[in-house]
Amino acid sequence: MRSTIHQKDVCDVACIHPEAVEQAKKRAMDSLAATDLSRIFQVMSDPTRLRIISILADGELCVCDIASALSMTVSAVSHQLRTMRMAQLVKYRKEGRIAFYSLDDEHVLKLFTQGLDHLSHSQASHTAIKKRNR
Amino acid sequence: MRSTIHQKDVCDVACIHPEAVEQAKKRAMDSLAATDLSRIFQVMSDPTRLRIISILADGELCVCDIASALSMTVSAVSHQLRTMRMAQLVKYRKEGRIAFYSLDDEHVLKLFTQGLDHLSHSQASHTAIKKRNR
DNA sequence: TGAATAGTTGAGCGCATATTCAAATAATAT
DNA sequence: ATATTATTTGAATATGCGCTCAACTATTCA
Repeated sequence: MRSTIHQKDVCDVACIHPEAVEQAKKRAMDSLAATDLSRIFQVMSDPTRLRIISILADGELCVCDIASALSMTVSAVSHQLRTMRMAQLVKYRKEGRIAFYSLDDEHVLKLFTQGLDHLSHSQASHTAIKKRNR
Repeated sequence: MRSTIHQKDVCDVACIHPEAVEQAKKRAMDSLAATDLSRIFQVMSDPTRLRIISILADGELCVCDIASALSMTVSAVSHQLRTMRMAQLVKYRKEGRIAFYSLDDEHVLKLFTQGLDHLSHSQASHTAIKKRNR
């Protein structure tokens, strides 16, 4: 069969290059794994959470100090910290009624740094001529 | 002044440790930079886009082959590719009416891999006892 | 005990966004 | 020219989510 002849797969989706599709299917992440992975990036995809990471990089802080440093509501910060806690991005210890939050592991900072790397790269190539496909 | 005395900053947010807050403010990302960085993670935070990255890792594919491999609508895939194109995650070349998409640079794959690393780590520590702060 | 303080939590609002559907564009084939 | 094919695009719908507000818990202080 020629590769330009159209094929329908079980889910009724036409394709042009059946062999390429077959191989692509093999190496494709399954939806479950992709969803798991997406959650990690999802937690990192909020400006507030990134700013929290940036100020926790050097050590622990209590909730209202974080709120104060970011000029945000304690409630808003607490909601974010809960999200970050569940994603194991931060941990906390309690001292009386004060909760001191800190980063959970260095993996977080690695991702953070790698993200910044990508940022400087894409900005550099963006400020260059590279207008490309709009 | 004692550090347990509450202070209000310009934006009227109480804090407990004024010096810590002062330092935190200095090293905090500004909202603009945080938003820029968040966009990078944001693009990586969708299962469909991650699956597209996973099948483009080995080479280019046309739109309907991608759709076929993922059992998705061509339209849905095209929308995602547009998003990825604007974020400079993918590029494409046209051959007649067929558009072949490929990853734009290795930074994307680096982030992708780092994400997977983080995933295996946090899953490992999750399947361990580490129930921790819920 | 009662008041103040640090933090959490749930409901609700507004906004962003992934997918679907239908229509449009552009290239090829008849 | 007309039809078919590959892809794009805009509108509409549905879902998810960040922040606010108010209420609540827990700890400290008087």
